[in-house]
Amino acid sequence: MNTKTSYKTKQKEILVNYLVSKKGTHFTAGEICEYMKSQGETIGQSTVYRRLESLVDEGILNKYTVDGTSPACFEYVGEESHGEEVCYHCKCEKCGKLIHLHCEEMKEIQEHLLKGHQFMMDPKRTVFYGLCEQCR
Amino acid sequence: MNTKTSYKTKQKEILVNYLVSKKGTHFTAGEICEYMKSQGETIGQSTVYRRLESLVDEGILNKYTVDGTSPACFEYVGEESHGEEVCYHCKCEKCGKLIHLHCEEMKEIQEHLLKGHQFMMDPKRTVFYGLCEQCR
DNA sequence: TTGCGTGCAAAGGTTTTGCATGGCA
DNA sequence: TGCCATGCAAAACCTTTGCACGCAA
Repeated sequence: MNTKTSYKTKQKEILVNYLVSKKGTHFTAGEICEYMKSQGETIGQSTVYRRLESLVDEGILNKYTVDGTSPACFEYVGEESHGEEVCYHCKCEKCGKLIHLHCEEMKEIQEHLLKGHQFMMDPKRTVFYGLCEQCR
Repeated sequence: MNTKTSYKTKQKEILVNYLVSKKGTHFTAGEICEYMKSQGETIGQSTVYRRLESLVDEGILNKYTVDGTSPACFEYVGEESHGEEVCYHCKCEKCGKLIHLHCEEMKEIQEHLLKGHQFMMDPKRTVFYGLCEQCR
């Protein structure tokens, strides 16, 4: 639906390479900027934000609003994870740990929200807040 | 556990009165400040934030991080609502609407998270992101 | 009188934006 | 050459903080 013309630039490449290397973990925009600077890479802050945003739109990246005041959290998921391998996130409010969940049962809640409340929940965007095992 | 000595002030009264009048809906700190100003009430911005924070701590108010960039959302629940009357929230990513949900079935997901994943989800803090009926 | 509460203004931190320049196709 | 992408700096925004004064108990 969106036949965007886009150029291949050095900055995009650098960024995506980094993101891929961090697959399975999460990171903030600030961390990326810091890392880039430490590596002597030339990629400006606004470019990082702009690229991140479009990658989120493309579904290659997930963005989590972990907290109102702290920076947004991103996670590389790649293009292949379409539909299958849904991933949920739980954030411990005490220790700050972000837990990844791969769970079939969670899909039920999605269905219930859809059928019972006409709301299509997006697991990529939703974070469950609460307390982890250690912090309870 | 916290025998705080606290004074009763005019500002607290004004604020709580307003919050009570908004019971059942949600509001941001900014909206409160704006309303107060329009009413000619004397209550400073920092006071609003500070009172809001302590009310959240007391459990009288719920705070939702609806989005990373937009302001935090508050909801008056009062002291009596302990345990019963759990309330869930869905945020439409397209139109921005925040939907309140009072649903028993949603508790199941909480139980599953607790028993299956040792994670105690807090519905007061969790917001489900997705698309509402109109925006789908 | 004691010390919590308040207000103002400034700082803090993240994210967005305007505008001129750079570089892909 | 046309147009998207980038960088810099500044702006925008929400929220927090420092400090002196006010006011409840």
